[in-house]
Amino acid sequence: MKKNKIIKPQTLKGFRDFLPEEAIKRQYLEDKIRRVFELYGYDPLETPALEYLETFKGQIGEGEKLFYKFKDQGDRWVALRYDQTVPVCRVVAQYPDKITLPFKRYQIQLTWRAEKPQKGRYREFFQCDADILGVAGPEADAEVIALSMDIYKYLGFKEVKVSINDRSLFKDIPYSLIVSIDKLKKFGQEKVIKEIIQKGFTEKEAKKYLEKVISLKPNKTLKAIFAYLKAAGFPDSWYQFEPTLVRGFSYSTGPIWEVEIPGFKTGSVLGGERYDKLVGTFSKKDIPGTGFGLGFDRTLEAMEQFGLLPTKKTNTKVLVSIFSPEYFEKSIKLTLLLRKNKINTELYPDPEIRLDKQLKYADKKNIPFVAILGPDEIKNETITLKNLKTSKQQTIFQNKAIRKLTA
RNA sequence: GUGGGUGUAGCUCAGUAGUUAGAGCGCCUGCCUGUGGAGCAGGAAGCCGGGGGUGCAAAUCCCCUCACUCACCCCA
Repeated sequence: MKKNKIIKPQTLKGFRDFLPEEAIKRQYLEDKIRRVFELYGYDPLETPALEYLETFKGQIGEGEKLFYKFKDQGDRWVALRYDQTVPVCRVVAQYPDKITLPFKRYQIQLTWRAEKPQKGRYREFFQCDADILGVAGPEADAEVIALSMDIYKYLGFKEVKVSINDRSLFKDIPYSLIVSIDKLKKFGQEKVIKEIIQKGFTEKEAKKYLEKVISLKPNKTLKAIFAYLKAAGFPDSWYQFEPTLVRGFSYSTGPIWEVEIPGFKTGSVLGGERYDKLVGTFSKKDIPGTGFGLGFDRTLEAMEQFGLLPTKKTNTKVLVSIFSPEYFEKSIKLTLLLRKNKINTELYPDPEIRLDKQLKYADKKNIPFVAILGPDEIKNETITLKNLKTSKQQTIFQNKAIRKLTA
């Protein structure tokens, strides 16, 4: 038969499919992160993929040209979720009767940005946020910074490096310079001075501002944060004051921090800041907030690099093969029994396929065990359990097989 | 938004104007009528990204276009 037209199978630029082997890794990481969030007493929050465009507009600053925005069928301007900080602020302003402050929530959802994709950067990506709203003091910042470090500790990294600064130290420095200063570590003084001059400052002014930034000292807020981290038992080498860290978000108002993993080159894996005025854009009342966004994909890449991810291709433990159509029913019965014992069990879905093909299938899928039920086994009320890794097999009673598979 | 690279089999790629376009891996069949991986034998699979131009002749040269990708900007 001839088909007229084949639709080209393709994904949009910057959007990805995750085949089982990769999806298993992603879910492993997501479960771990969720676990640490809950360990710290944070509850989940979910918000819609689409928001009114005006919810995001004017909040982000620099990045707004990257909104995925369009008119919906009702002629409303809408935007895909660009981050998770703005939505949580909207939620806190929208449900004052239902939300008890301080509000500690985590959020693991997709976000979309219409950037040109490249390595480690996509148009659709997972972000894992944790925030505290309703606490103005540095203890809240310290807690989410501690959480930032504990996640990576729990994931198995031997060491992280957190750079911490405070935006309020930059009161006397024009915003346009802040963006340039952020590049100091990457490009060095000379280039940054050049860039500042291009923005209309004299060389003298540029040098003056740079010196000022480099000689900044931790303020009271930062000292309180460092005291908290010390008390919480984190090694000194894991965190440090970094006067040149600024971050580009226009809503930053206080402490800011970034987490890097020594040896991982793609860049920072987590970034956080305080945003005391953001809820106020949705409400007459200002509610302070602080928290971070964890880059899921970068964290995953780092874990891959350090060998911290599971490598299995399937979650299935055993394939129940079918000896021939007349024994199909026996195989069904065995499958049910194994599943009842909480063993992930696949029954081969075609009774006509020869046994060698079924074994080949299990091998390709990396299923660790195959159960074989032929005339001999049925006569003796046993099953043959083959371990595909060791290639050894045993003909044993069912309950012994269950014990082996549960072990 | 700016700049570079690449588009040939399902995948990774070779092939710079001259018969019918190749390799490795993967896939299918058999050797093997109660057993996967290895080996051997065979097989299927390509409008050489698309359009136009030059030539007797184009996967190969020229122009346009599209797609993907990397870097910059910015970010996670």
